[in-house]
Amino acid sequence: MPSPEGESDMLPGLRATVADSRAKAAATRKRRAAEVEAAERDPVARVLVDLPLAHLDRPFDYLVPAKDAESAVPGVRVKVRFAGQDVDAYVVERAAESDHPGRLAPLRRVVSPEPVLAPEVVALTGAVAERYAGSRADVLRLAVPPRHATTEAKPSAPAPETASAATREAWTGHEPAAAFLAHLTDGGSPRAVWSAAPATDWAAALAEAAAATYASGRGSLLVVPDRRDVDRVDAALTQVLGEGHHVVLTADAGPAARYRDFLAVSRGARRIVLGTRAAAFAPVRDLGLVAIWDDGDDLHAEPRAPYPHAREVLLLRADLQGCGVLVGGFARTVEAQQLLRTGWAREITSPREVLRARARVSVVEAGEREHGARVPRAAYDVLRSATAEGPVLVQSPRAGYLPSLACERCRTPARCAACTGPLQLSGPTDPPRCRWCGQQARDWACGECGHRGLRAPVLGGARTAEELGRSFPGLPVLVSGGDQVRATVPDRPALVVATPGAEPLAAVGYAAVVLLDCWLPLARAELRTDEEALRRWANAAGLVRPGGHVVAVGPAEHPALQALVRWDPAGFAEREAAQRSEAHLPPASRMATIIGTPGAVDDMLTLFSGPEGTEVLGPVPVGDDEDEVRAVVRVPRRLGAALSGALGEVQRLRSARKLEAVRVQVDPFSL
DNA sequence: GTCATGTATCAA
DNA sequence: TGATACATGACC
Repeated sequence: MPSPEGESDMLPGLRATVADSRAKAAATRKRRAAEVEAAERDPVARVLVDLPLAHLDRPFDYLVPAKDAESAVPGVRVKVRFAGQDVDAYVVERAAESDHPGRLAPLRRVVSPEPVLAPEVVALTGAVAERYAGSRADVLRLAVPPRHATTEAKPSAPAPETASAATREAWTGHEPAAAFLAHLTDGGSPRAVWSAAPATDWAAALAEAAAATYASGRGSLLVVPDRRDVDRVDAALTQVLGEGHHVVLTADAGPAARYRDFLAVSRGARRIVLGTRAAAFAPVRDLGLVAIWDDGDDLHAEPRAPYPHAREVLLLRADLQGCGVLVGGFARTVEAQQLLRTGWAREITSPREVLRARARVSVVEAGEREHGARVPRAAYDVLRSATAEGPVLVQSPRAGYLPSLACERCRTPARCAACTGPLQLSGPTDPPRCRWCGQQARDWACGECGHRGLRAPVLGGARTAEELGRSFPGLPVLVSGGDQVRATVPDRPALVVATPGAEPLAAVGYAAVVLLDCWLPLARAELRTDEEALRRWANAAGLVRPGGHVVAVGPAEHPALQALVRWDPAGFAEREAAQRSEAHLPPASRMATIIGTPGAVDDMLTLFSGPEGTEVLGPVPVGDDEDEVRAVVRVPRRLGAALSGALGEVQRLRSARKLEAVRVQVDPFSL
């Protein structure tokens, strides 16, 4: 029991030792501080340290040495001594005084005078970290590319003085697109959710929106799912504005090129940025518009902690910076629909007559086929007549996309008699088993037609191409998918067989688009199954030329196919939104998953106190791994920020106590 | 993460 | 009692 007098009951020798070491430490600090002459003006630098610890996720104050007075400006990289080690940090602010009661350590070194962390990006990364219950250091690593010294030494070439006049041809048929663009040109910040009509050159439309914003003297940020889309919009921007006004930011560029292009943006030499998800953090000067294309594509979800989604990053940014917003796609996500439901954004869409003129969409039941062929009669007829006019796109779901079985005759997915789970083959000789309950299905009979034969339903693109090639002798068959993705196909009669997402672009659009095996993507038992299926079909159908045919082969009465036939992504999203709302699923609710060892997750849940009304589901084991469990926490949407806050709080607490880490994922893309 | 400090535990 | 392990909290 320590006495109230503190050290008084220590041995005299020990007391001396303690006093001695304290004096020494103080002397060392004094000597260090004395060595450094502080900057005269604003001698305090507020810095963010690059440490992975959640509880250190706040600014720390350091003394600016006089020699760094001019270079240690907000945004520059510095080295600081932190708890005995040299760590990387960013200066975020200079100040005259510090709130820190102790003595300030000096900055060790200004790594470079280049300010790479703009104030608005400081704010954005903070908001993203908060929203995703992650650490700002993690977000900063996504936002600022690694330094490349040689590149930094070179100046960024300025953009040409003048740009070509903005056009708005690609927006024809969309309402109220003209008003939206005019508003951007006038310096306004309109927010829109845009459903593109089939045969729309969406890449050109994005470029025109950027050009309209540019005309007001402001910059734009365009985020697309992948490299192919980047190339498309890249070409469109050059077409609309000419060379040298925009820059492309993608992860696949090398370190030097990536840093060079980043600097061109951060220095203000380029104010139009196009890129994939990480570009959402780009420090565009005078940001007037953020745009995202096909926000339902899972490539927009960052796979690294804290797993931010590009759409959410852009929306947070729009809130912080008050810029315009464009969320576009052929399909529409429930999240985008939510922006309309709440009145936050306006809708841009096409009148019925435009849609009718753009594409004739029909659906054919898979049963209406001949000789067990994969393509029913009606679809063949469309193929035959369209191939006389130009290329025809055939979308064929990827082999291995779903390892489940279907009825050999009518192709209804085979379901377990006990629990209605999907049946799958586990080995070449074993009887099929249920994927959910594991029960063997020896005497299976189709619930629809009574047939007893089963088949592995998926033909790869290659098999489809082979089958179709035989039916259309003499016609070139081009295949795109897997690691052989074609960007474009020439405007000549041909069959173009592609897996979803790998559809090439045809110069003037496809004469027809045929979607095979549409029941297949609908047979998955996941959160966004229908939405994802419709998105993939719509993206293929969108490639049709004006007036072309779209034929889907599948269950005609299914709501997703109905939405395709009526080209009604809005109605579909609205219906999905209502269903999700009923089932308390996002975006009606804010959800988060907590994954880790059973002990760590239990512990996390004990420490966690969410807002009033928080539901905790699980934890349940994840996959086959017995060492990992997952818990789901859920609150009504309006409490989303509180949930994120509470999760972040526990993460900080656990990090400070050095407890075993758990993975927290807010709004996970899939469950 | 490192470092310093405080508290618990145990053999001698 | 002293040596040691372990927990806790600060870190500018």
